[in-house]
Amino acid sequence: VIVKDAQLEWVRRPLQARSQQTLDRLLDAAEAIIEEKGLDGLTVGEVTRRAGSSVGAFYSRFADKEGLVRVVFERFTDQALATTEVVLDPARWQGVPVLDVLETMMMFMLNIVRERQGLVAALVARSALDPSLTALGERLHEHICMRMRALVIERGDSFAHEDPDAGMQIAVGMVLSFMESRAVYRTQRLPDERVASEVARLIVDYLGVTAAQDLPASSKKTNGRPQAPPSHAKE
Amino acid sequence: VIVKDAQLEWVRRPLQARSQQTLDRLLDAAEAIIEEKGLDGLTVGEVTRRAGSSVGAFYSRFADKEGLVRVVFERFTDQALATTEVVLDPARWQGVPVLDVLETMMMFMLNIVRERQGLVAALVARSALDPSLTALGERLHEHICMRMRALVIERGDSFAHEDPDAGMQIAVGMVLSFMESRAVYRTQRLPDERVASEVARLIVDYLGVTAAQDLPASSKKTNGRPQAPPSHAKE
DNA sequence: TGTACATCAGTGAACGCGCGTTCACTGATGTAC
DNA sequence: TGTACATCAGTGAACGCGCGTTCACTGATGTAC
Repeated sequence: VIVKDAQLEWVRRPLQARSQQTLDRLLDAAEAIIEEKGLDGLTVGEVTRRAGSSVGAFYSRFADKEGLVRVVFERFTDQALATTEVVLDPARWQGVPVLDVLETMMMFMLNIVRERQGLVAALVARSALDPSLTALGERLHEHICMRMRALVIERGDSFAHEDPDAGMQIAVGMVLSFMESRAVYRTQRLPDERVASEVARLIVDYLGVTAAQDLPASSKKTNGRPQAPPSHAKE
Repeated sequence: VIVKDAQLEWVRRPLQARSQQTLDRLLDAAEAIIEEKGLDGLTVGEVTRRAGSSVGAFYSRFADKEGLVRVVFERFTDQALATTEVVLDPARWQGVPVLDVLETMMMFMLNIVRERQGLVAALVARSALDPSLTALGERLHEHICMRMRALVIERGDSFAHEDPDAGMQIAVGMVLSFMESRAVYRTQRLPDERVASEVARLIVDYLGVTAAQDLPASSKKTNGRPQAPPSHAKE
């Protein structure tokens, strides 16, 4: 019997290579089904059928269906977090204007959200009713805030916003929720590239990020559009 | 038999006052249940029980359970749209700085979202799988864009953003999705008032809204914090 | 290296509960003459 | 004003399907000696 407790695991960890593979196949199958038909279309029967497994094997691994959903979501946010770690590494961005860094990051996020629309939408939907799931999103949120702050500071750039932490919370919160909404409402009136550059601009303007190394060469144009001076830049 | 067709109604409209009242009670009950337990907790049995009605009465009104959900959501967005109409009426805002108008509007939206967390979250969740529902959100989105543009123009203010329509689409999209996310993730690290003022500031900065009548009296302070000059304001 | 045993891993038929939907029926309201 | 009839509105027991979960069982892998 698998003990279900907030403190413990949602899945009994496999001990043999064989069962690890079975577990992976179950998770992949579940993710694919969620992507196609949403959480409502997810049945234990179809998961095991697609994974080439059986119901019994499923229940010797998971306490119940909820455990499966849980682990699928955890796996996804773990991946997202790890990738963020890499993308926002200051070492990658030596000498690149902040606006471009943000634009790249936006494109990156937009791609993830496009590839895994269904999963993101399902996670959002489930989070509304299951408060313990919101922790996953919050972890990502805080992580991005932290990384963004570190990135700007390590580059020697500065914020003009008088409360950068609060400002970043707002900005990151808006960006993340905007990404989620693009997963939910698939109609995309503006192309990803355009959205990425506009959102990057919006953040720079709002937080008033001033690039230290850009100050001398102020006539640099990054994307064919005159680069606006950051607001709040009074000093 | 109630014909289900995208072109036709989802509910057989009542002909007598008695059945209109029953219909209202059914919709109210359904909304309350969605608010409490989400769409998964919504059963025809409980709806009719709470409404003091019966299953048979329910099915003589709606083609099926989906029809009920549909009508509940339509009723909600209709209300939201009507209220937006009133709030964004330029006549209300003679001589008030744009920043304050936006801040008030944000507080207003935050209140709606707080009162009807469950319903908003359920609508978002369902929209992810049912494309025909996204039309409801889009209608609201476009309406707000239109009203905001009209508001700024009728007041004689101007945008510095070189493509105000696209900019407004982005800004309104971000604001709406941010509101939705506050409905979904109920943890609110920043108080509503703070969020409202920051978001208002973000929009003004990004779109570069310049208030015509504010130009002479530039030392005006609206909320105890020095009002930043709008970005992109080069002219 | 071989044998015995414990535990891990997997199988799929069967169970049973919940919930959407149907249906035969009763009562209320409107309308024609 | 009264009567007959059609339609609207409502009732709740019964049906049946889908799906989560259980369980008795077989096979695979590791370990002790």
